[in-house]
Amino acid sequence: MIRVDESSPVPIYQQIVEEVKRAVLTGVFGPDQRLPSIRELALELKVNPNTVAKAYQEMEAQRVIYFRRGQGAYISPRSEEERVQEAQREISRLFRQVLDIAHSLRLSRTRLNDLFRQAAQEHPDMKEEKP
Amino acid sequence: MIRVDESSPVPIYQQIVEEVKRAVLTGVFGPDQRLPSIRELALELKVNPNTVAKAYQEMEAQRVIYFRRGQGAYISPRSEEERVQEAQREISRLFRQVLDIAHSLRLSRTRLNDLFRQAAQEHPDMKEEKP
DNA sequence: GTTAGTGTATTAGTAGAGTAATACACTAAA
DNA sequence: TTTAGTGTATTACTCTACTAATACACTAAC
Repeated sequence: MIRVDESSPVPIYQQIVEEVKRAVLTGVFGPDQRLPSIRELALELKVNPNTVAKAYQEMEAQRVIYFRRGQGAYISPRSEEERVQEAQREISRLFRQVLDIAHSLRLSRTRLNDLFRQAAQEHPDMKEEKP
Repeated sequence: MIRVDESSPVPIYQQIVEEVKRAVLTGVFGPDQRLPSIRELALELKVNPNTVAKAYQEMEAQRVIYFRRGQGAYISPRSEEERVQEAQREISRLFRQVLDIAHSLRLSRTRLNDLFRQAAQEHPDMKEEKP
């Protein structure tokens, strides 16, 4: 079930992309599972088919889904390894941002480690901390 | 000296804001130092005064600069403490993003620490690492 | 008070992103 | 071959962000 907030400033097609990707991450959509067709989803969301098509094309470009000609769109069976590698690239990118900021203000590496520990402590799903 | 890339997709007024903030961080602009007036900078950049005004208003809102009526714009003498606190808030935000991703893929805290260490090793200005 | 410098308000033009209306082209299955 | 389902191309409308042209209002210094 894909939902969309019409009043949000976030474009509809992007909302669709995010919803599907989240569903894949959380396991709601499994590998090779069929998605609603462009027309079906457009009807359901009361939106133009081209808007859904744009979302699907975006996801195909990101290899989140693939098309079978004449049939529909399906969840890409990406390996766990691929997903983990991508996540690690994103995480490294965020860490680099952190290090840039830290450097410009001359924060110590120790202080950074403290901040990271604290964020992990406060994170709802990462409370487990080795003593 | 403030520069702007006319051909960039990044709005001119944002480029100005970023340039000034960077100059403040790196110490090129010191506390209570006078900035070029809106008109001066507009002439220099060959841009409309309103564009520069928008950048200056943005920076005033962020308390990066302040105005003296009839005189011009000046760098806010923010305390080192304020700047550090802001940076730490930003860093915490980035860390939370990291933790969200890590959680969705069930990456271990240990793996995260490794990635952080690695990013720090590869960072041009953060090579110092305690053994 | 005049002047030369500040920032600001009003209005308009431009470009791009997003969405829709509509018609088209292809495929699978009967 | 027909049919009912796929995705796609074309075109146009709307909305917003950005920038500019121009005129205004205020302040400091003389």
